[in-house]
Amino acid sequence: MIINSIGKCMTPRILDEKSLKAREQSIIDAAIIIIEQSGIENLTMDKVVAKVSYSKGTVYKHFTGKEDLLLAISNQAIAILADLFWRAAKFSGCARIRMLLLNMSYLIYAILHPALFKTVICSKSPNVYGKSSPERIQEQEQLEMKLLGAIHGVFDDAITSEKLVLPSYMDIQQLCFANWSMSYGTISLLSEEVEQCSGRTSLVVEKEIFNQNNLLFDGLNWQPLTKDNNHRIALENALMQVFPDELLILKERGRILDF
Amino acid sequence: MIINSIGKCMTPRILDEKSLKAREQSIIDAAIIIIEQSGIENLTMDKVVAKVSYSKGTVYKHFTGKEDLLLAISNQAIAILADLFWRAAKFSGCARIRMLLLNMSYLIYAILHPALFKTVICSKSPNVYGKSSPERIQEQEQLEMKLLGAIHGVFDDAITSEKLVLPSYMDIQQLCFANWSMSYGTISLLSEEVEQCSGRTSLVVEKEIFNQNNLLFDGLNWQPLTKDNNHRIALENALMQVFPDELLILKERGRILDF
DNA sequence: ACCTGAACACCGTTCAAGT
DNA sequence: ACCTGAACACCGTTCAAGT
Repeated sequence: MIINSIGKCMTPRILDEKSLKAREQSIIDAAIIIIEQSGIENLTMDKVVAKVSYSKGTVYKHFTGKEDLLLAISNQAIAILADLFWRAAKFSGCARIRMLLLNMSYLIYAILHPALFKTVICSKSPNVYGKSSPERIQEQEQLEMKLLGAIHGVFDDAITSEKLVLPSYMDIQQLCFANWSMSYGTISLLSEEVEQCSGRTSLVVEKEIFNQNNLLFDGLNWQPLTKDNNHRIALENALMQVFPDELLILKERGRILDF
Repeated sequence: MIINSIGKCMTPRILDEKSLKAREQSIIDAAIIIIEQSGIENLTMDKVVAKVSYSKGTVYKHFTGKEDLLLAISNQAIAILADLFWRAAKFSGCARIRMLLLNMSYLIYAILHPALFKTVICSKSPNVYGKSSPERIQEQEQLEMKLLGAIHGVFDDAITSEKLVLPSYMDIQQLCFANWSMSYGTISLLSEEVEQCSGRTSLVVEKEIFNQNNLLFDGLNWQPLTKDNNHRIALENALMQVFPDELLILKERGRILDF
C-alpha cells in the first residue's frame, strides 16, 4: 500500500490478478445485463462504459474490442453449460437416460439463459470469431472440449456396459457429434419458441428433443429401446434428481417442460 | 419515351416494374460479390454503392437498410436451395433415398454457395430479422414453406408406399422438423469444414450427414433398412442422375463428396 | 417523378494528457 | 503504472437540392 504526502491512500500501482479478474467480470456482467434488456444487436461499448465505474480506456485494456467482449460472454456461457452437462453425465442412471438428460439440460440452459445462448450462437459467426484475441479463442476451444468430454464419457459408459455396440462405420467422436448436432439444430431452429410454451408453430422444443433422441438412439440399437422402457418417466425422475433448482426457476417463470 | 428540347433521350419518368426488378437484382449481385470477396462482416453500404451505377439514395429506395439487403440475399439463397430440394424430391427412386439425396443437396448448396449459406445463417439473428421490411420477412416465410414442402412430400410418399409407418407419438410435421434440424445442425457446426476436404477435426461433413440420416431413418424403421440395402451406391447413382452439373463444379474445385 | 451525394448521427477505437 | 475521455475514423441513414 502506498500512502502519499497528504496521507491519502492511493490505489496500488501494480494491480493484483484477483482485482483485475473482478473488474473484468464486472464489465462482462454489465454487458450481459444490456443484452438481456435490449438484445445483442443493441450492445454498444458506450453503453457498457456507462454501466461500469471505469473508463473506455480501461474497458479496452481488458478486451481487444467489442467482439472480444462477446466471446468472453460466450465463454462464460459455455462454462455454465459444461457444468450442467457434467452433472447430467454423473447421474446414477443407465447411460441412455443420462444422455437424454444431458441433451435436455442443453434446453434448460437455453431457457434459463436466453441472452447467453444467443451470444454463443452469435459468436460462432466469422465476424466475432475473426476479431477476438487468440487467448479468448483458445479458451473457447478448451471449454468446448469439456462439453464434448461429458458426452464422450456417457457414450464410453454405454459401450463398456454393453448397452450400445458401436456401428462398424462410426467411431465415438462421430457419435458425439451426431448427438450434439441434433440438439444444436433443434434448439437453434426453435430458439424463438424456447422461452415460451406455445410459439407460432405447433412444435414444442422439449417434445422434439425427446423424440429425436429416442429415434437416433433406437437407430443405434442402444438398450433399453423405446419399446422396452418408459423413457419419459425415467427422464422425469432424473430431471427432478439432478436439476431440482433449475426446474423450480423454470416453474416460477411459468415454463414447465412438457415432453 | 420522352425526348427533351435538345434531343437527348431522357429516362422515362415512371419506371416499369421489370427494370426496377433488374436494378434491385444488380444491387443484390454486387453485395454478394463483396461478401464472397471479403466476408459478410465487411459488407458496407458504401462498398455496395461504389460497385453499382446508382447512388445511395437509389439503393435505399430498394432496401430499407443494410439488414433488409441481407434478407434479400438470404431469400435468393433459399430459392436456390428450394430448387435443389424439389429436384431431389422428384427423383424416381424410393422415398428413403430421395430424402437422403435431398439432405445431401443441402450440403451441395452449402459448398457451392458458401457466401449465400452464411448470409442465411446470419439473417436468422434478431439483429437482421428485426430491422428488415415486413414484405421481405413474409417472402422468407413463404420460401421456407416451399423448402419444408419438399421434405413433407417425400415423407408423404414414404407413408403412402408403406415403407414408413408414422410413430404413434409423432406427426409428419415433427418428422420434417427432425430431418431438417439434423442436417442444419451438422452443416452449421461443420460450416468451416464444408468447403475443404480436410479440416481441423477428423469429421467429414458428408460422412456425418450420411451416417446420421441412416441412424435416424433406421430408428424410424423406414424401409429399406441400412442392413438390407446399399444406400451408399443408391445415393451415388441418385446424385449423378439429379445433380450432374453441380457435382462437376465441385470436382473442378477439387471437392469430391466422400461419404 | 426520380436521382444525387453532402451532411448528420452513432459507434468502435485510439492515444495524448493527467494522476 | 495506470486511468481518462476527447478526438478520430468509419459507416448507416436521411433529405434538401437538382434534373
